[in-house]
Amino acid sequence: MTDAVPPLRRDAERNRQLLLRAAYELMAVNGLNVPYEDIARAAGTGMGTMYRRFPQRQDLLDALFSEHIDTVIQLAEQAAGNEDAWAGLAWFLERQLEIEAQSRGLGELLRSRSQATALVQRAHERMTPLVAGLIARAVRAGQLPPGATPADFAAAHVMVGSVMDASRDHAPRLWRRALAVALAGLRHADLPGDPPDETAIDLLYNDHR
Amino acid sequence: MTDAVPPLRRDAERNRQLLLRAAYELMAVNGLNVPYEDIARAAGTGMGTMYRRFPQRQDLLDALFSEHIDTVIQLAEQAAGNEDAWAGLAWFLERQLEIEAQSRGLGELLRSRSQATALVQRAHERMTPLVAGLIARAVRAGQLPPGATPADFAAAHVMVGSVMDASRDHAPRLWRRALAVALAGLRHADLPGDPPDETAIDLLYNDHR
DNA sequence: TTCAACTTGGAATTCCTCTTCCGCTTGGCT
DNA sequence: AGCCAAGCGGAAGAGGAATTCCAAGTTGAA
Repeated sequence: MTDAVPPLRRDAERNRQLLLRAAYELMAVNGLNVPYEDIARAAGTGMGTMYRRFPQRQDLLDALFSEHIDTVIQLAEQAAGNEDAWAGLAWFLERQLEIEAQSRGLGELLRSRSQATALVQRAHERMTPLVAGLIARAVRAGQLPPGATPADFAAAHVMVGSVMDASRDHAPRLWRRALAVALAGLRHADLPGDPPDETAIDLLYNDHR
Repeated sequence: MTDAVPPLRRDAERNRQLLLRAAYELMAVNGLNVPYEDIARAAGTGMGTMYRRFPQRQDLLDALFSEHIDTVIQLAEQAAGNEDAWAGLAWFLERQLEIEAQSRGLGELLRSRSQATALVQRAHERMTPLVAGLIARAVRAGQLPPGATPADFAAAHVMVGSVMDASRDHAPRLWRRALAVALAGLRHADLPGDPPDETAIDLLYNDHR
């Protein structure tokens, strides 16, 4: 049961590409919440076109970022195959953040500043078990403190991301220091309190604000 | 040259207090950007009252939070007197975050999510030299890696704060794990890249969007 | 008690962005 | 060439918050 989507007319397809390009560039600089009007203007089309092609902002985000998100999922899979669990975790976090460094919008999406699309939702569902496996292995190997959970890893991600967002315009490499701090901290911290349960992850990745 | 502010009429003063109380409570839960109308409604006054008393949101923030900010400055001074530099730093960061945990709005203010008031500006100017001194001492004592700077400390603050904001509603203690990670990370990280200069601090504390 | 100055509540206005709508244009097919 | 569904641009309407304004109500000094 294919959905048999009729292909777009040539002019419509051209405009769609113009809109996607404009949206990508604006979102890379300004984040996901660029006004539709700005995108339309940058693309040289009218608002009508914008809305006909992407009635929901989600539709736009999906079209823009789904391949990047697939890439991140593949990173997680690759990391999960690493024999050295800690090395896999560190590598995965660094790669993911490097991707986010390319685009503010993508970073916001992956850390879901209030834009948890179904796309990202599913990505997290795929990646969390992989990360959880790595963490369990790393704990067993003594590479991480007992009690470390996927939520702590997610927290590290959010933490470095917040520095990236704050410094992106003027010190685009500063986040690497934050990453070094977060990674070293995960290894050496004495984690207080009860280990957070699985729901803590969703919480970190959803709707800050 | 005193400014000889004429005292408010009794009803005006009463309403001022009602507004401050309402604003404090709303901002504790929802952050600094609560609509003026919500505050006025919660206080049981009209918008006119709100605007006559606090024409700029800054005026309101100053009245609400200046004493908290003074408290934080005193924490910094006290920490600077600690003979063990690292202990002073860790203690200061934890205390400051505990205060921020009381109120989302105060946290946003101290980490200046785009609300860098003159008040906070001055507080940072007072605290940064104190923190810088502690860090220099800690580095000399081998408690922090060489190259650690106040900006790295500020980054740790922002990092933990981001976790606090994300988890405040549902896991109000989770930030302590993030703090443990950040502190352990500062001590053990191998900080890459050139040490950030002083301007990096302002950058971290200003206008994350 | 009186009254000028100060306050007040909330309606009106402004500003922005989102979203819809519609008369005109264009691509693709016959 | 001619048709017309698909597509187009941008004006108009809707919604939410910021800010202004003013007729009516209070306060407190004389």
